[in-house]
Amino acid sequence: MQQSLDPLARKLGAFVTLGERETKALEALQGPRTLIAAGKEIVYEGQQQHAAYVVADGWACSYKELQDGARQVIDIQIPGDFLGLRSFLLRRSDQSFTTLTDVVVTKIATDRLVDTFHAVPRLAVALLWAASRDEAMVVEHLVSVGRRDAVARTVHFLLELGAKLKLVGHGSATEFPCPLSQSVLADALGITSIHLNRVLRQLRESELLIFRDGWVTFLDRERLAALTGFDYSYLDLETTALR
Amino acid sequence: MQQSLDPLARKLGAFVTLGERETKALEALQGPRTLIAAGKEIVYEGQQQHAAYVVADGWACSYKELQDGARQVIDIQIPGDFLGLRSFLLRRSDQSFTTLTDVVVTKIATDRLVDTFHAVPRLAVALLWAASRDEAMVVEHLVSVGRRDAVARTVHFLLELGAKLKLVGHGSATEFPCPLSQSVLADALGITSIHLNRVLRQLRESELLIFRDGWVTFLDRERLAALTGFDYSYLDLETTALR
DNA sequence: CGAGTCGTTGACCTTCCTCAAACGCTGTGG
DNA sequence: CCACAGCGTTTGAGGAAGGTCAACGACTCG
Repeated sequence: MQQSLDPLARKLGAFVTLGERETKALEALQGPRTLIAAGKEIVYEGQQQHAAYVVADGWACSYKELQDGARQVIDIQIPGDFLGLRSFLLRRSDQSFTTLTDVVVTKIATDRLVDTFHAVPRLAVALLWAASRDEAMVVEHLVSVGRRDAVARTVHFLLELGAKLKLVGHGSATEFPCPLSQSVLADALGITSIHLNRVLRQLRESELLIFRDGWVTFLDRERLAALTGFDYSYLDLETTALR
Repeated sequence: MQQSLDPLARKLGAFVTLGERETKALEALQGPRTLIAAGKEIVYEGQQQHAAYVVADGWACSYKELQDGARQVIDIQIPGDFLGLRSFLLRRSDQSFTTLTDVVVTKIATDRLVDTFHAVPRLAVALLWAASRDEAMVVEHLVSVGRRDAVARTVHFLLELGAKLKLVGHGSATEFPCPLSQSVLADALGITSIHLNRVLRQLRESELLIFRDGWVTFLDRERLAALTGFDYSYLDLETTALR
């Protein structure tokens, strides 16, 4: 789990110790690195035979758009995250993906996935674990949007994002780089960007956290965690089962 | 895909034709049928080594509770649905499950899951497809709660529930049995039960749908679908790939 | 018969949305 | 070099959707 590993291997390493065999198989599953410029659509909702990718560098997001133009951001993808993997069996993508910064991705050879699962079951378990964790985060996101007010929702989202980033070696306990615009963040939280702006001001003036210039700084983690009842356990990072 | 099949086989049959081999393997994966009374906790959040089940009959739901007592219902499980499967790799369950009616379940032998995947890849694909579809529904639920108003959210949820039920042979195009209380439904929709009650009255008075006495009746499907931009495609039911 | 749950309705209030305007920054073309 | 468009951010004023509190009727179960 050194800094030199690629982010996905680093993330999976938090769950399963990957030997040379697993690392090799993981590399073999991925195509060449490809650069995609910021603001580009990668997969659109309804697209057929869409591909799946791993983000090697940069930020992307998945979202769905309603007919009235409203947008709900489902998830933010950072280095080490899958993009479109969970729906590779569906005939058409159930959501859209766009880059938020310049992004480097590798394509996953989904047709080789089943064979790899046979050959390297340890890797299979690691990949399924990562997919389960991602889904647990979507569930937690649903809880937030359904049952927390705008302040708690915002704080929870940023705490979680910080934890995710730390796992792949970005940011520290008190701050992390965050290239999200307020409108993207608002679309993730299910509030308007105007209201988000007021929430952020309030958080800044209460000396809880600062969201500015592409950085998030936590000023008082204890009060922040208390505000949302934030509990890291669903991130499933505590102990590692398969060493 | 006859009525006589068990609901899970029936559902999977909408995606993959299951031969005798697959059907046998599916049965072998499940333990004996067990009855659980209405209102019982099946798995609680944080439980370790939680089991996974298939609902054979009855209704259940998954939810998370916040420290202030608010509850967000994630998903409703009807016959043929998995219960706790998507997180069997996590060390502790990320959500709670409770029965809404008397329920019959079978336990899934998760320890045999990987072997079964080797032996019967066609079944593996079918199970992963079902899991992907379930997750697509959670995503759509998130979109609803984040970006639709209470009326559209309610209508969308009930249309979707009707479609799901039809797939396992319950209800018709115009009505279906629905043992949900208004407070459970409200907790699923992220609104208060008081407000839901007003929404339901409004829908009834506009002659759009009736929610009463454990039944939902659609009075005008066209207007209902238009109201929410309801699109069945994410349910991935159109054509069948693997015949 | 009494307690408990579910559904229903009213009055009032908070949160968040809508509309509107203005500022700073960046990139682009005259 | 400057003008200007475009985007993201910030702020204010007013309004609407949905929440809170309270009360009551219908029904079920012990």
